[in-house]
Amino acid sequence: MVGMPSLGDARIAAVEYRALGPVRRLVAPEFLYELADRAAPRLLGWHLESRVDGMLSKLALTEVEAYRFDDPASHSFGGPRGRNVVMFDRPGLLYVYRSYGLHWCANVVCGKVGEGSAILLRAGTVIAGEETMISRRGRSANLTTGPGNLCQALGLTGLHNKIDLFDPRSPVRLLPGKPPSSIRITPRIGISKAIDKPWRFLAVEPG
DNA sequence: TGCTTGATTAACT
DNA sequence: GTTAATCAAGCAC
Repeated sequence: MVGMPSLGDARIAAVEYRALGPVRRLVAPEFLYELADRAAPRLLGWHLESRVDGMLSKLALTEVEAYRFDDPASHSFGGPRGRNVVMFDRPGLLYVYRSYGLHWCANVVCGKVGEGSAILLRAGTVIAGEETMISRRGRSANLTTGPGNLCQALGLTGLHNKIDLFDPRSPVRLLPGKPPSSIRITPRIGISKAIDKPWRFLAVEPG
């Protein structure tokens, strides 16, 4: 336990508005308009729901990492180009990229438009669709721990890059959940630059 | 066009 | 602990 940021209340800040058409949609909660290191701990406990391939699978986020535009470890460092352009788009979009040529990794874009900030989703606890996840993973161990495993369990691939996680019509959505009792903060995993930044956040439950 | 690196994982010893 | 799997992005030439 390194520390525990003040999370404030658990108010769900999703703001509803009417689009020009008949479809009502949600925009990202207010905290996602902050830079990743501030927004990331607030994302713990939120539910990530996938209806990819018509099968429901859902988890509660328990581990995330923050990546910022001014952070040499971030894909957005150096400005928008190539695969990272979605990081500079509006908060609440999903950024999915291929890691090590093998795995898919999912991020939630945060910060203001053009800021290039995102939150890497590293782990969660299963809420629904465990059988679906086991089927996709081909095993029951480490179902949703590790960013690659998490994506595989939910069926997320590059096809889902730039999906709006707050559009009710999206196959992948973020839904409010229960904030953790406390949060453990550590340096990030698997990076070689800016390794001192304490931008990895883990949900800690008593017991 | 070709080489190097990498926000990883799992199966090894 | 060590290593293989495997490929897109980024960069040098």
